[in-house]
Amino acid sequence: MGTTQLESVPEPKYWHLRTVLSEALDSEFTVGEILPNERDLAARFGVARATLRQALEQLELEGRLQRRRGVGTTVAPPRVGVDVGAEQQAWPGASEDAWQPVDCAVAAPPPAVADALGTDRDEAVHIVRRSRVSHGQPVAAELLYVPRSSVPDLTAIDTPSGTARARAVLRELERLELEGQDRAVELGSARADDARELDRLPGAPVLVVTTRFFTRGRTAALSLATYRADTCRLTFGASGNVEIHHGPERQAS
Amino acid sequence: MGTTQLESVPEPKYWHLRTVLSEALDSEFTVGEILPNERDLAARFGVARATLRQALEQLELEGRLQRRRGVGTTVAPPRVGVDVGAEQQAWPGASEDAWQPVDCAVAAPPPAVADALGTDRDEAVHIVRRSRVSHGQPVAAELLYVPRSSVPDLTAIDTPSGTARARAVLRELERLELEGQDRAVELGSARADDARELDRLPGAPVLVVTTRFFTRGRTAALSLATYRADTCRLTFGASGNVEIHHGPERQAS
DNA sequence: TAGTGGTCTAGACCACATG
DNA sequence: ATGTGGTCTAGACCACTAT
Repeated sequence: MGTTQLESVPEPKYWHLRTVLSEALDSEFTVGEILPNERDLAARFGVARATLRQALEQLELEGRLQRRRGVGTTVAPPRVGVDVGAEQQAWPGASEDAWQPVDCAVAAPPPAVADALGTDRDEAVHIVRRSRVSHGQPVAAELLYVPRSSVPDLTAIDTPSGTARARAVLRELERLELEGQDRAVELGSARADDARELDRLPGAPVLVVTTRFFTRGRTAALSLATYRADTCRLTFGASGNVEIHHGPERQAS
Repeated sequence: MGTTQLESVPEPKYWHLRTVLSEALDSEFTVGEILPNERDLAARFGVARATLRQALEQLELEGRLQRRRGVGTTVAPPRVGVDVGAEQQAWPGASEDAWQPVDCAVAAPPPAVADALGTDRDEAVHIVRRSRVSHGQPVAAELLYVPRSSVPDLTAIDTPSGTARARAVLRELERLELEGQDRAVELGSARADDARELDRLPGAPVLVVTTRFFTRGRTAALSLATYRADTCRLTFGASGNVEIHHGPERQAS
């Protein structure tokens, strides 16, 4: 009879909760404001803490919230636009970009990387680590794999390892003629070391940018850059910052 | 010496489990093979089902597993490389690309979109929906926002709505001179409608590609494309398919 | 030490696909 | 009808940060 069709497909609680919280964030909170703790929030909405957490995880994934153990949950600022396309047709490190060399090792890369470079699987290559900072926060960690054959003049083993050698490898790389590059973006989860460097927990969602640098028909270097997916928006095409994506940005207080 | 490494901090169970399962996938399973069900797996590893699920979620996020309700968990094929960069400097729909028009509506866009387009917030625009299929699977859903001023010759309201009008809008768009474009990639979660179209559950991780098309100094159109993050690797720069990723963990220097 | 988010448990029931 | 993954609960304890 009066039985309205009622949700024949009931929305999961955590999803509804996500929507409610999302709207509350738009209308009743300001960036940086701290939310009530999870136990209180769960009680307020009449759900178990695990369910509440499922909703918070969604919002964190979307870059709306930031959670820190021992501190609390805060409203995240809009994602920072990180330019990835401007370096097009330029060697990494050219013209002093946002990357900062950390150190350099010589070791055999993972098999998949060796295959992409066209080196033997047990052939050691230079592995330059760099980190990228934006607005005072670390946003990306990179591993740059450079076959020894790409930087033949760097045979002097007396080059000190560490930051100095990292810079030396980058300098040598710039002397080559860059013929083109190749880029891919995919979702991944931060390994333990990347997570530490990005100030996140292991398994945190990251955007992995794979770049191959070509010269004389071969792959001269390969970069694996790991960006924080929660705080970053990767921008191509020089133009700066557009604020797309969900909507109202009211301020209250 | 401050050898910082101290194993007094135990690795979370789910993270260790993720590693163990990941290695098992590499060595003992083939693509498409079905895993034991979650209850059995949890029992086998001596953990609660929720913990086991946390590990599986990680692996699914990384594109290693595919889980389907009522069916089971299978080993996922490598991510498909979806070309996003080839359309560079081309209007959407030009030269019959992989996109397929679905329908078209005329309505006011979300405020953020209106701002990016430079239209009034309550001004109706054409909203073309398209979907993209690759290897027989839906990989992306797109909303293309086109201000009426960009396609002035399309004033005839008698244009049938639906697929036909979608094609008409795209056709008109191609007549404009494209001056440039602008692209950004970020992580998001699928809204209910996108999720349905992508054959996923609400909240599934997606890569959102925002593209602005410029002509005569203004934004002529804006595309919001939602790609399945679990199955897709977005490729720029024409070159085809490289298989990088997930090898064994690296060794620190 | 107190309070936060992170991990983990052992259940229960639901929605969906398949035979 | 059975078996699968998806959701949800009500606890417990741990790791971390601040005071």
